[in-house]
Amino acid sequence: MDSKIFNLKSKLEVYKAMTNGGNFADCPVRDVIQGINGKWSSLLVMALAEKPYRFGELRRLVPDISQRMLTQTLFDLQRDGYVHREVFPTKPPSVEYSLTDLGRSMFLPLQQLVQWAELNHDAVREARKAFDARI
Amino acid sequence: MDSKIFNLKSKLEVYKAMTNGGNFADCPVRDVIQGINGKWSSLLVMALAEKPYRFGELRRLVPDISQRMLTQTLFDLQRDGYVHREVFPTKPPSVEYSLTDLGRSMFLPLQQLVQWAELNHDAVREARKAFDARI
DNA sequence: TAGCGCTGGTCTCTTTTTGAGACCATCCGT
DNA sequence: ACGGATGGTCTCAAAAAGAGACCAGCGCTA
Repeated sequence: MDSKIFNLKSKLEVYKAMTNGGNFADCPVRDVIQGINGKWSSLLVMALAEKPYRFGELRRLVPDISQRMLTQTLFDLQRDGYVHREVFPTKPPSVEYSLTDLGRSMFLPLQQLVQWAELNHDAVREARKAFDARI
Repeated sequence: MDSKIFNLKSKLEVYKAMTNGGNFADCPVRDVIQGINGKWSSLLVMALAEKPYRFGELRRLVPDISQRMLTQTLFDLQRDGYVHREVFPTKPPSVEYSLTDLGRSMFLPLQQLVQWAELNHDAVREARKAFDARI
């Protein structure tokens, strides 16, 4: 019925989806978008899309994330079903994080957003420079 | 060279784009993603994709945004070149917000993310319920 | 056997971001 | 003269994020 790429909805339909047809208090789509909207969520998903990583590896891979936010973002991603967390009984115990099927299914749309950003970041920087000059 | 939908990059390439090949301090892609990652940014872009709106219309359209955040989010979107702001010399003056070409070009990738969210929000809610039950 | 580093975290404190709501000047219609 | 509509700004409280200390358990090595 819905192939992933073609058969796209109209602008109005998409907006309705994001507003739950007017019921703002409980809109599942915005709720889900919020979850992957966090500062670190998408970055970690993209990292784990390549291969599973351990906690310390992720910390070294993304040096500007605090340990606190890494813990919490991974926890949230796990709660939403995007990430699987497995503890191995080594000494000291090591913990491996990997994407679930649900998490993997997010890769494609996320990738398109990243590619858009890659194609357009020059335009954005130009716009900012021009805007700041007028202020 | 890069058609929008096909010819996608590998997972590793996408991750490299998000990390600027290791230079985390100044990664344009993450910078741009951050900009549209805000709590209200994508929602407003999707609303304006349908048609231009005035400030008050947007406020009524998205009742759970505070006036302060509406002002600020629109300001940021304008600064990044996604939104055009035009003041009409009516009394009192009215202000119309519309998407620029750059803003419109964001619609497609954003739409795919929204559709993904629409298709998968059930799975996410299930995952959360299951996870919370174990805690 | 005393220190040291590695594992994956938690706890506390400070700074930043967001939200709620009052306030504002101006004009219009009545 | 007054209420409503325009698009904001200002202040203060709450929530989220960042920085960095701390922790237990084990292995290694001096």
